[in-house]
Amino acid sequence: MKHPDLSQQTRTDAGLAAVLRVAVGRLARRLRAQRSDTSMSLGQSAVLFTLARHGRMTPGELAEHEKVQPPSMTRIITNLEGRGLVCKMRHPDDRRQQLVELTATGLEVVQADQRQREAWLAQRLRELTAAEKATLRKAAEILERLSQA
Amino acid sequence: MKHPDLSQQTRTDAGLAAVLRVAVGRLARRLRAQRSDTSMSLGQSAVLFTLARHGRMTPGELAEHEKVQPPSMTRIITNLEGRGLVCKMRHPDDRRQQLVELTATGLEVVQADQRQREAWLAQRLRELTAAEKATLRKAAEILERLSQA
DNA sequence: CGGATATCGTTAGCGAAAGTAATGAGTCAT
DNA sequence: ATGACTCATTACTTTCGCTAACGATATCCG
Repeated sequence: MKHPDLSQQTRTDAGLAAVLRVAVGRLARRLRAQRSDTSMSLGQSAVLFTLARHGRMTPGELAEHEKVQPPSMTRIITNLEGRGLVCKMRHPDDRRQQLVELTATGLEVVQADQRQREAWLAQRLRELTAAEKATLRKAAEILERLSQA
Repeated sequence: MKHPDLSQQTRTDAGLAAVLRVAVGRLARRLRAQRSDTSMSLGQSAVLFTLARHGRMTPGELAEHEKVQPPSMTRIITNLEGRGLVCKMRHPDDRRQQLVELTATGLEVVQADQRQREAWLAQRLRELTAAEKATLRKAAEILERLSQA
């Protein structure tokens, strides 16, 4: 198996898993290296994105959703709060918990992200065929589900 | 746009880019967190995987392929060499260059990876429909191409 | 030829980001 | 009401990427 064909590899679940893991890791590194706006990390903008989609969430929920440990999420939130992109409030029923919500500024930043931050990836996408983009659309949804499973 | 539909998001290239970026980042974190064998990082096993697919490569080629800078690849190779998974030899024609190749042990490790290290992801894949897996197969190839672009 | 320039890998040093362990505040059950 | 549990945070460590600078080799050109 010195130079196996990629399509051979992906015929088994294990082979597909191997290829997918490498591809996802490599693209993640590439995306990190590629971002033009160095002011925000991938994790930070992912949190803004999630908040825009789901509304108020507790730090713990965010940590679980983004697959990081709570201290990492604390750090991300602290940073975002320092920029005025999110705000925290006490949970009405349980005062141990906090609720994190986008500020108006944060919402603007998310929307600006939608237009600008994905520039590199969006450009690459533009070079794909409609069928390939359709594949990625479906794949994105499946990948979301995988990381939650 | 407080709780926008995912399918809405992905209708534009920018929206798809946003969703894809978040999904890829999250799955990468999940995969890192999930690895049962803590002895090797994602990057390290990706290099073994690449060497298994392509045979001998120079550090520079590996760095470019994995989308890291040469010094990072030097570190990965040094670590793998320390475990006896790869070996280096002088390039026959250009003595500035090195050639990195899997050892027999390294090949075994790659094959064990194929069977074991992807266990978590492979299990998740098993829960998908054949159509979904077909989508991921195609997507994996596209993602590979994206990270090379 | 022979010296300037370019290339390849490595070393050194730094910074970003994630993890673990320990702490403090708040809740809940007995 | 006290003891166990949960949530968030703080403190510390580890991992992993980068840039800059260096030594060895190769290539180009006068």
